[in-house]
Amino acid sequence: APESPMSSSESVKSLTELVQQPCPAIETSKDGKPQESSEPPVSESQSTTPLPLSGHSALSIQELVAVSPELDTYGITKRVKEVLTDNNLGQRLFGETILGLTQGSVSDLLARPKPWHKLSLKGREPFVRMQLWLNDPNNVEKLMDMKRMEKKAYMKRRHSSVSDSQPCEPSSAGIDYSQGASPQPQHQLKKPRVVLAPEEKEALKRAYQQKPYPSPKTIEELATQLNLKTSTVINWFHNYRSRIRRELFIEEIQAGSQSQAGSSDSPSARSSRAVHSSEGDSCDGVDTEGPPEGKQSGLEADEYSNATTKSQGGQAESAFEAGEEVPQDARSSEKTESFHLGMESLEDTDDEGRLKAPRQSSPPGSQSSGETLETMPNSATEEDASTSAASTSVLTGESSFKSKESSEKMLSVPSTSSTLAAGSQKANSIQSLFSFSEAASSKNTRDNTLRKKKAANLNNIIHRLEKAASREEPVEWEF
DNA sequence: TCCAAGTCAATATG
DNA sequence: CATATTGACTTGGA
Repeated sequence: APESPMSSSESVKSLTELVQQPCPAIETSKDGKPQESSEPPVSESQSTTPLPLSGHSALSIQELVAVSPELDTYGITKRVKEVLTDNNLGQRLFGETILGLTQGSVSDLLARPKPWHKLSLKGREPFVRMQLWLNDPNNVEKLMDMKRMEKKAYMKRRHSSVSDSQPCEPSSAGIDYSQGASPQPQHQLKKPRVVLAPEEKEALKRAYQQKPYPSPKTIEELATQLNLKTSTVINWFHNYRSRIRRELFIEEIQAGSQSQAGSSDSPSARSSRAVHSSEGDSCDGVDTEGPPEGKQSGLEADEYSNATTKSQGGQAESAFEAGEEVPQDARSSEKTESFHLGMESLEDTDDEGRLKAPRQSSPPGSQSSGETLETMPNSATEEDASTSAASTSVLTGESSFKSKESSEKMLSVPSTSSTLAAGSQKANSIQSLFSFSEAASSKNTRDNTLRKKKAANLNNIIHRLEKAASREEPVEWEF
């Protein structure tokens, strides 16, 4: 089924139904039950539009998306997760038959839904589909059927397999390379899939903190120093930026919806991602690197930020020493901005013993110089942010975070205001803006993580602002 | 061209 | 087995 078989049977319930989104009332929910928002009360009394025939007739999902009112993405994913788990339905099945997405994408979507107003038309599609599915009284049943069918087919296959053995790829002799431990037999045409070593990720993160938008030259340097392909570095930055951004959205949502309420656990806690670590500072004044992070979840981690938003002209940029092993360079005619990617000297400290560095890869050439790039213990990166208020000096572990609010405002501004709403409530975006700032007001939140992330993201924002500096839409961001 | 947003798909993890 | 993570690719906009 290369292409979406998409049922689409009743794709078009009365539009109204879709619209009947629970509207995330502020309801502070009472005790345990996490706000059960309206389960499909099936209020579709006179849902005319019988329209049993899927016959393209109605609107395509895309059209539905276009006229859809604001949906509570967080609430939707929450309910979907409940329904799926309650009925033992997997993401794969759900994704392939209902959303037309792969398992990984579904997982991601369910775990980190972006707020509606930050989604593009395309990005909203899955949510509209989910809402539609939730509204369908037979949703579970249908999926169950699919599951059964799939299993049946699977059984059949096995049965017929009778000794068939895999008639496909074997190709090269009956290589029974038993264990060789070398997953090499692959067609050399198959790309190995790059896997960045933890050290490499660390180095990249550090680079990001200094410059979220590295220049081509910087990228080249990083690639060289880390012994990675340029494209890999580029991709990494794209991905990292976008994922960091998403993390922020998540926290935005969570903070807004359930601003600390019933104390008692709250079932949804299981999805707690960003561990609210509690600043381990205390005595040691030295900010220094965070611990090698034993496991740390996800990407979030320590990010400080230092602007350095290319203030062009200024030649005071960070001219760090690159490790000694950076031979090249020096011929750079222009201002060379080399980085120094330090890595924790993993020596003392606890840290886990395993320090696997599958530095394999390395295409044909392969002269992987193992762990060459270690580092010299360089102190904290000095260099302060020259940009306006974004001066979060790493040195002063604290730094009054006044820039906070401004960053937040800016954050929500650049969004693409979905003006295509049919005319009904159009001010929704404003509402979200409010809730956001409100939630954020919980200053003193020792949530160091969040703070760092926001700080790190400032660069990102600044960059975009600068870019769009001059002519920008009517939006007026007042600082 | 660069960027962001969505995804895929391989592979980690549980 | 299922779910989570993540480098790379695809689209669409300037």
